[in-house]
Amino acid sequence: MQLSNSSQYAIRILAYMTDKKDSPLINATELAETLFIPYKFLTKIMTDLVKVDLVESIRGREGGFKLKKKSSDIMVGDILDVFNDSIKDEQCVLGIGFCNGLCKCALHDQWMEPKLLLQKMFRESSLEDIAGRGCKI
Amino acid sequence: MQLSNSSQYAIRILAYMTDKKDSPLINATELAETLFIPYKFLTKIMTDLVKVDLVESIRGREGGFKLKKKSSDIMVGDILDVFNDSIKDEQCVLGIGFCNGLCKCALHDQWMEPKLLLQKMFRESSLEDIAGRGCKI
DNA sequence: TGTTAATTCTACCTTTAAGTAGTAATTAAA
DNA sequence: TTTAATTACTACTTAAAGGTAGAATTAACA
Ligand code: SF4
Ligand code: SF4
Repeated sequence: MQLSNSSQYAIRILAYMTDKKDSPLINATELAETLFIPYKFLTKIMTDLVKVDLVESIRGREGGFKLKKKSSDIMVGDILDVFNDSIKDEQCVLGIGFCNGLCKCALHDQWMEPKLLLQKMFRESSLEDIAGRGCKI
Repeated sequence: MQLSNSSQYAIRILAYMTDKKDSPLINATELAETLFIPYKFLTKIMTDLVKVDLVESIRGREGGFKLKKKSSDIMVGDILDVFNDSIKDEQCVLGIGFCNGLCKCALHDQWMEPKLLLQKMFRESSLEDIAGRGCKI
């Protein structure tokens, strides 16, 4: 019951980039060192984020990364989608699948409530919302 | 954001055993075949459940398994604990850990709500509650 | 135009979860 | 007392996540 490392890293990376959106470009070394993420793993994640157009990359000397959209337009859910970590409507806590609308266990309705809250939280929280505030996340 | 296979299997196994609590003993072959769980993996899980005293095992010919407590006294949370799959109080969705009570991100308060609901659901739902009802889970 | 600092690509290594195989131990029935 | 049916144990294999290494590519700048 937790997000994957990749998702967690990606959220922290993008939140950090939101904080520093004044600086035109941020490079991988800075991100890795500041956020304590293994450099090589970080670059892999960055490449993923570039591919889905959340981040823009400038290669070569003086290159680096920057957000491709306004931070208020990037939702946490968008990030989770990249790493297949978001909560699907049909997804069950118990992960079973032998059941349907007519035939459901007693946890079904109880699960709906936290599930909807989580989906809403991921869908409606933007980077702008979670970034900065003087705290290092 | 999902329970491990072991937890999911264990829940289904114990729910099935609750349904059949009239029959004195249920053996591994029946469980594996009925619930479509790989036999060898199932026996490993059963051994875990026996070790934590949720299930009692009778070895030898005509042996099998039975619940060691009343099904209304076995909570889903007890099962998740066995496989380290329950939600700790301090556990964060983002899994970060650079933050504390004074310094928290905007998701923090939103996460509290579904977290408490999930914890409550796992803590207060017994096998009795989720089992049977004519459905095969 | 060559050097250098940066991202990107390809391939590999490590760790953990998931699943399998074979055998020993146990016990009731034949 | 043998045999068959059962769980328990030890060790291995496979698949997926997490992480690493090194070379290729790109572009500023001297
Ligand atoms: S009925 Fe129960 S097992 Fe089925 S999807 Fe709903 S919560 Fe999951
Ligand atoms: S402040 Fe944010 S990152 Fe920290 S524990 Fe709370 S939800 Fe997680």
